[in-house]
Amino acid sequence: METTYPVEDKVGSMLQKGGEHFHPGLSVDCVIFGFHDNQLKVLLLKMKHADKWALPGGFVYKEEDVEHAAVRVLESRTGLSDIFLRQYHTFGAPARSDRKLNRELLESVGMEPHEGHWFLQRFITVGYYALVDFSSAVPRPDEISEACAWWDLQEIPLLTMDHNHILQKALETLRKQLNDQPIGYNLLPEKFTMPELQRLYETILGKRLDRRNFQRKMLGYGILNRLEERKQGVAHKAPFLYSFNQERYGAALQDGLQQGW
Amino acid sequence: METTYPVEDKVGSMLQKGGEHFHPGLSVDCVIFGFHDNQLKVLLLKMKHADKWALPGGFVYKEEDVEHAAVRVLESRTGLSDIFLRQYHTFGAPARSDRKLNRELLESVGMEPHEGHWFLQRFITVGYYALVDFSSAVPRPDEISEACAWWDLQEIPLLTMDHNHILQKALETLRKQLNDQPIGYNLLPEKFTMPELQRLYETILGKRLDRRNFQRKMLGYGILNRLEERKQGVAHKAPFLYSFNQERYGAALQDGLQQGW
DNA sequence: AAGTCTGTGTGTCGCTGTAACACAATGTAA
DNA sequence: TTACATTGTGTTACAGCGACACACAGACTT
Repeated sequence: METTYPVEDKVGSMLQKGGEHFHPGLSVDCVIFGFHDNQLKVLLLKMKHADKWALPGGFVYKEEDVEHAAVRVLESRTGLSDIFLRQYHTFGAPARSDRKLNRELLESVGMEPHEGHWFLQRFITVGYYALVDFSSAVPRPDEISEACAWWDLQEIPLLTMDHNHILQKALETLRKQLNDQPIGYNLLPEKFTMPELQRLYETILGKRLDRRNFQRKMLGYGILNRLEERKQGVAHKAPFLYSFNQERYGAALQDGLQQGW
Repeated sequence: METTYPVEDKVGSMLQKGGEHFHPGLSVDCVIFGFHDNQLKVLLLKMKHADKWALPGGFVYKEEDVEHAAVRVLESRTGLSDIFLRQYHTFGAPARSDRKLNRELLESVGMEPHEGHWFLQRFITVGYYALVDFSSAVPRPDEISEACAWWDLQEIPLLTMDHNHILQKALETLRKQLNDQPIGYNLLPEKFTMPELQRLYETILGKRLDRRNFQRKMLGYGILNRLEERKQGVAHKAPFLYSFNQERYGAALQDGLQQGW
């Protein structure tokens, strides 16, 4: 975990008035991926009223597009707009809702949760994953959290409810879609080196790739611009910097790049 | 369209009591694929109170797993159990709900739809696609339909609401997952010939494949058992019959077969 | 009964993409 | 200046695939 920000408490009013404004029994959860220090990171929230971490999520307004709700979550947790976002699965098991936890949360903000309170019913959640540039994101907690931080994928703790499962499924989807989606473009900064791009692929796939074949294959796609500059201050031969050729990238993704690493 | 069955009208009670029993604002829709006469088919319902066809769908009980609701729909429309079923997308645009249509439906069964009636609110729907053996399925309409029939994929009419879109997305998903899912096993009968399997692939992919390369590739997977018998009564050399080796099939699908036709 | 027709089973050949590895180039540190 | 680590590029062997040739089997024609 890296950076955290405090935020004011508005949880009471949201939980109280939620029933009027939100689509009942529906939420969105976002698995926000970033890449830093050659590691794949996920943005998590530390809940105020339970000693557990959780995925960023939110509720859907009554006349709001579900995807728009995910965009709201994303923007408010990272400060970024125009984020790469994909819906990947909807989690609809009745047992996934933890009424006990939610009841405690209500009580902890001084509410007396009557039976049938909107927050105590069973929730279906729509899962989205997002790819963001780690260095431009500014993690920010929501109303019911005390911290918001990047976690290394290797060190994810036990999360609340079924959030470990939701995260796991997001990762599987990411791996499958690695060649169909502009993943590098969204997770890396404007300029990057070939080794950096390779680390990204290796981290997502969880296996090592041959340096030389990787380079050839990537360049073969014709979606990268080699820049004039080279990386500075490295204790060895300085690698070239590249940027994505967005036009060609988009065209190539029409068909999907190629398959099979 | 092929076979149709009538069914008794219980729509009134369902629409009346629905609010008590169902998870609010949530439905499932199923794109049920079958394969017959070298054509990919989809099971559609003719609505009673509108001159349009629709995808089979239903509502989710308050403590029911969403997937279970899809299974219910599937079983009651086809008479089959143990159906191959995959969730593929959740449709959450506010504009997708057609309040006007639903109001008319309520009025047509003699109900006076008050504002805020559960059936008039906005619905999110979870899309599933299913693969069934055409010859064993027995299409049966639901309470709000007067007919249930297989439609050729090439001849799909204008459907209600956003159902054309939902169907289109299912087809795209099916194409993408052709090599990751046991598609042949579910859409074909127990015994089948290589040309039949090839027609199935060609129909799903929407393009022709080379007969000889297809055969070699398929056999190369090692997931087919060549039977002793051959197809009878054909006006040319009789092709072998095959069955799926479920054990090997399952193992091969762990990694995904191969990619790219 | 022989020939024709249609569709199936198997083989071959060239191309492409991939994996595995060799070697030269470059910049920092000793 | 030398050693070292890492990058850029080349080579080679192999597997998979697309395109095609040819032989085979059953039914139909004449």
